Amino acid sequence: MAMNTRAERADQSSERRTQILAIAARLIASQGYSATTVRDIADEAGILSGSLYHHFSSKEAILEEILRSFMDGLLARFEEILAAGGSPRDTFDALVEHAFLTIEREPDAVGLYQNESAFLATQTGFEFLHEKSARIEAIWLEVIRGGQKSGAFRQSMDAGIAYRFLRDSLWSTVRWFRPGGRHTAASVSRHYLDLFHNGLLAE
Amino acid sequence: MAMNTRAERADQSSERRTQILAIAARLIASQGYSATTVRDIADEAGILSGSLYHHFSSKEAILEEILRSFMDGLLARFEEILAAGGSPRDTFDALVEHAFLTIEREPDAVGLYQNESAFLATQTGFEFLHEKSARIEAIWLEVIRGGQKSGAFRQSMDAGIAYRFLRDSLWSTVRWFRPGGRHTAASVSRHYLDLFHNGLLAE
Amino acid sequence: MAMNTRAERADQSSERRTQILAIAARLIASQGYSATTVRDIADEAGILSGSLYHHFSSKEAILEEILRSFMDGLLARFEEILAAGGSPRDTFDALVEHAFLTIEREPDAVGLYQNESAFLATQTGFEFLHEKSARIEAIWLEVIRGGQKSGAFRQSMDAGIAYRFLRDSLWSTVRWFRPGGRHTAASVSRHYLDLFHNGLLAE
Amino acid sequence: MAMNTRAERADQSSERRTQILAIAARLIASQGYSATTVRDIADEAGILSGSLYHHFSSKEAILEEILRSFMDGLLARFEEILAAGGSPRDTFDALVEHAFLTIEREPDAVGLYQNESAFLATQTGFEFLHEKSARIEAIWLEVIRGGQKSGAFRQSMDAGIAYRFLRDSLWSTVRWFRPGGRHTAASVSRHYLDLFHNGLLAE
DNA sequence: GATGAATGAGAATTCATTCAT
DNA sequence: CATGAATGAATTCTCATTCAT
Repeated sequence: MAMNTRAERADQSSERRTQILAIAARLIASQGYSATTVRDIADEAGILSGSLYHHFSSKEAILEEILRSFMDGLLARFEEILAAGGSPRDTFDALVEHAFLTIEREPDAVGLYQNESAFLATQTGFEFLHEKSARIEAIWLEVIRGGQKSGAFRQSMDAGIAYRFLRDSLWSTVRWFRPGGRHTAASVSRHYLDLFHNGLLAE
Repeated sequence: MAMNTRAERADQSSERRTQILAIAARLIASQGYSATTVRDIADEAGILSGSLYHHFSSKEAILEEILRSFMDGLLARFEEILAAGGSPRDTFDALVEHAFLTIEREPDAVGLYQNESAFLATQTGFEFLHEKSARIEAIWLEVIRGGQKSGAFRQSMDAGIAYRFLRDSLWSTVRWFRPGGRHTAASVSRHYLDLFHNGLLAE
Repeated sequence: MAMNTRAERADQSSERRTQILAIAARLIASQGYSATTVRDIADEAGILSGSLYHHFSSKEAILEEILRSFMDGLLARFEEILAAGGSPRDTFDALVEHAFLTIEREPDAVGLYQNESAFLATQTGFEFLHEKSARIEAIWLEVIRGGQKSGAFRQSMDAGIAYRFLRDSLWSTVRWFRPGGRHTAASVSRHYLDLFHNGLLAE
Repeated sequence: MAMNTRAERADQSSERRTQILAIAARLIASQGYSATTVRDIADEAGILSGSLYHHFSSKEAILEEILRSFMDGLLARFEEILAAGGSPRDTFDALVEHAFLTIEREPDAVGLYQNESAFLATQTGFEFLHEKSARIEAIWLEVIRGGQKSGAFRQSMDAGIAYRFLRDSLWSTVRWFRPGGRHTAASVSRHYLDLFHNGLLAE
């Protein structure tokens, strides 16, 4: 067996943290932050609740780390999609597809964000939620307005309302679209893009 | 000063209950059920937390009463709309309009339902959430499928997905559409009906 | 038996608080603040530790209340003695006598102050310790310097050092002079005044 | 690079121990024993808290070692001064001077002793505090009574009270007399000896 | 000698709930 | 109806200590 180098040990440590963060995300997503106790998390990690504090400074710090890394990852990918410079319509579709991919890959972080972010955004230490959300909103608005200018999207609609409509429709799917079920990110994407593009009415 | 008759006292009691339920709904909608303490509620009602138990048997009973009366009212109105026997398209629009009206009138109950119902539906004592939700889903599905049959709605779309899409889009607006702001139920209805009907794409 | 008036009830409540404060003062004086648990205090009060929080908002709040009322009472009496306008020598003796009387009456508060105040003065919420102490020091310095001017006290001594010397000598007696023992406030006063006045050397 | 011999390593160990003891003494003197955590000590020593246990068997063992070496050193010097066989007055002055020298050299040990010894004396493992203190008290009493017999000190005073008075006055100065400030051990000695000898009154 | 992960006991505090008055 | 005191269980967090590596 190979010796443990310092780097490998650091990795192990990081693995433990990552593992605990995943457990916490799952529990918090399904029960809510308040209703999830540190003991719940520790139990699932197979350690005593006090031992969690060897890895994290507080329950809140766990929540913050989950949300921060989720938001960072999401925003980074959104920026890449925007920077790719496709047409508004193509960029729009890519954003939607990436959102469903994110829900498929990180349903817990998405669910947790959906349930807790509105309240948390007002709490000290979570100001970053506001900042990142604002940037994400700006990206969507740029795409929507770009599409209205280019003639791809209807000019009669209010971009601000359309943004909220898209945001809520998309991310709310985390409540029922769970990986491993009947639907995949790709199939849900197709259905939702169709609804977003064309609406319900025939013709 | 005239003495309170028993009937008058019962009325006062009823008013007090209603008032406390409103306070509780507001707090639970904004902070979540777990994070809202009975003391929070009692403080806002101007009484001590123990005194709440003259009006309600438990914290959970308060939550149940809020949700039950909300669901009863909503479902009753939905049944009326369905029973009115309009075309699928007209019934659809009426359901959407009534949803926004409900959000305008009872934003706290709607918000509370959005945040807590998924988790609560699995708890004993809240089985009614499942029953009522199932009936509401059936109504929407009847309207959607009716519209597909009649040619009003596109037949290519999956009714189940469309239902979830509508449900989530609609009720999620409670997060940003607050009565007294820029938008009214009527104006949001118009925007959303347009998006639902026609989608985003031009032509 | 007399009916409980609202005032009497308030008194009862106040009695309970006072009783708990006395228990806390005794325990903290003998074990130190950190080493005294809220359970220690609650046990002696015959209630559960959580029930303490019905009367006080925190362990620290108990400490603060003890120290604040002690300091307020002491300073008020010192001001009275100063305001009485006696000669520096008479005022000096009266201050010393009152200090011993205070130790006799409130040994726990004095002991607690001796043990914890130096550290606490730097903590937020305990700034009042600095303020009150500064005023007490000013009173002693006024008396000492007044006595030097009037010729009652030796002019060769440093008033600042003399103040510290008196303060420490006086209040440190709380460590061994406990009411009910061989000595009374009056007898210790006499001995200490003799030592302060004349020192140890013969002639 | 030369290998460490066992002796050299033992020396290093001893230096490390001494360094840790100094850190612990400083922290315990300023915060109290209960309020000082082994992590506080380890942090300042630049190691992890668990690593302290390579040097000391427990937190209490650190405290004991600090106090024991302090008491041993102090008592040894007091015995020397007594054995020198000077007059009571000269011996008295030498004891006082040495006390201030000790405060100047080891303020942390003195402070720690002042704050914790009363409580610790009752704890198992710290019985030596009683023994050493008793011997120190005996030395002072011998000098005081010797001075009363020889006519150097006033016979009217109670030797027991005078002892406590001297002890408390002297050692309490550790609270304000810190090396490197306005005063040196020599200057404070002079002031205090003057106050002890002659008191405050003129003539 | 030191690390890093963990333990286990106990700390302060919170909170839904009860009940005599 | 409401108070005020209390309960009892649970919660977050701390901390001295252990131990394999």
